[in-house]
Amino acid sequence: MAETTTVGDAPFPPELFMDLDRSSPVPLYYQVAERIESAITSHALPAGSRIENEIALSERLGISRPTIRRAIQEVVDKGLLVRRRGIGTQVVQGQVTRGLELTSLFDDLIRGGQVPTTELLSRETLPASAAVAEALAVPLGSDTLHLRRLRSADGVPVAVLDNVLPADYLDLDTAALQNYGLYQVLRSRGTTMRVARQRIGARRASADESELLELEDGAPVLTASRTVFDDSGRAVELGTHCYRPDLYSFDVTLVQK
Amino acid sequence: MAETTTVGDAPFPPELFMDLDRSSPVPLYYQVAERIESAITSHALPAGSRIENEIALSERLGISRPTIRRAIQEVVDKGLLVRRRGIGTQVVQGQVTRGLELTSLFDDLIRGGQVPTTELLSRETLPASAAVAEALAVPLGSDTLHLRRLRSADGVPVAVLDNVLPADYLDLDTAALQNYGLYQVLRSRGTTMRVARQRIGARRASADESELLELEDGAPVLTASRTVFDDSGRAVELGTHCYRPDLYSFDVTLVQK
DNA sequence: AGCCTGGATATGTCAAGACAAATATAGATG
DNA sequence: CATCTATATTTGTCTTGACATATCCAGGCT
Repeated sequence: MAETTTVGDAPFPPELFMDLDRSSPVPLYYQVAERIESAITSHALPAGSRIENEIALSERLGISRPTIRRAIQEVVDKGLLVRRRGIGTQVVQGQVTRGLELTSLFDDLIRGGQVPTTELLSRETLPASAAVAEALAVPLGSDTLHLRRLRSADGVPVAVLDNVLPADYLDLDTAALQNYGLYQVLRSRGTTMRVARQRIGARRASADESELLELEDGAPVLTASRTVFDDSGRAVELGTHCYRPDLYSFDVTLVQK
Repeated sequence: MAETTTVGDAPFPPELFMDLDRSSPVPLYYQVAERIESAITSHALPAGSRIENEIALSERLGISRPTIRRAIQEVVDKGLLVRRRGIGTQVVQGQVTRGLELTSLFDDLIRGGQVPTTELLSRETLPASAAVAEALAVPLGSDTLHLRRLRSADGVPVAVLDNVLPADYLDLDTAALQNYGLYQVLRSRGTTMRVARQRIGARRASADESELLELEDGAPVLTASRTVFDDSGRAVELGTHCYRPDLYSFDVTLVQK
């Protein structure tokens, strides 16, 4: 009775999978996942509707079931689909917001259509404190690069970014740091960042911060402290950031497993 | 040269997989993932070390390679392992912090060894505003249940929780809401929550909030507004929460895919 | 009408095998 | 000595096949 909002089956538009390319370096499961996702965000598959089952899709596309399953799972992990055994796979209601990926503020701003600029406030080489040595897994007292930057969007200050990097990065290009995001600079050095652990909180802005961010004294700021690890598991960066809460927030999508 | 912190191979302790149970309802891949994870958190596999490769593990345990792969992938998704083709799989450095799962503040506090209590400040049935109707995907003006609760840990107020639920939940048990978390109450009604989308930010506490949370006027609070969907994709709850930032923060682990 | 049962449906788990692609290492070549 | 090349290693992708399990629905029984 109260189930009246349920929507019936919605087959995929037949043309959706016409351009799958088996010879492409892009994996098949990824190509399929992309098309399912775009069918949802374009509302070709309405919210609440049930999608074609795995077996049928697999046969219709001439792709094995494990590959189809993997494609669907990608979309489930993004929070756009839900699956129930014996029932099927349905489209989640609600607006789609981009999930929190391993991106930097710099990337986020660009994606939002804004123009990010960076002012390098300070750059020092300092011995690792106990806390830093612990977080970066480097010897106590070893050289570390400390950066302090002010990030603005369309000329308005958005965040104060403090970063500490291990000795491998003492020679980072100062000019590049003014023009690109830290993550872009690290990537261009061949570092591939794989895992980030971060804690998000709030506190009053310090005197420094409120001046830089053009806030009143003691105004609230959103904070994030993150440690980033590369593809061999080594700590690459320790970031302590504070954001103007009226200009920035974090979007997170969680999926129950 | 700068690679001196790399640690060599670390075989799994042979006894680690002795008690795998193929007849258990717990999936094999999950049993294996659990044991790998505990080997990491117990430091039996030191940070930076390389684990046994898939083929060897698969043969040694008499389990197919896809199943082993899935087990390892589970641990990778938690941010404890990183993989590189041609290289192997290595343990990520740094402390392990529990990731952000689809849990409630109530569950979080219990896990932290604290005693959560809930005071039901108000409970009203109100017609859905435009914003609520949009977020919950219910008709404009339809009945919705509005809750306002004060959550404390060990007697100290931690958060003010505002929740809006669709008409299906108008008859929620008031007594249960005083003694259990909202999510526990929903689960006991047979609702299984699958996806949550939330935005985390910061702002000044309102007069109400600062009084309830025993803060000064205008003190900063950490805010989260989330929409939760059940296993059929329907919106279950719209939450607007504000936390005392000295007592609570969000931990998030991100993995680059 | 109410309850049980069996079949249909769809996802969940597991296996065995094949080939592709990225990386490191050791050896051959200039 | 430096550089290129072949090879071994390891993860990434894809296929075919099988059975288990949860759910819904229709039919038959009480």
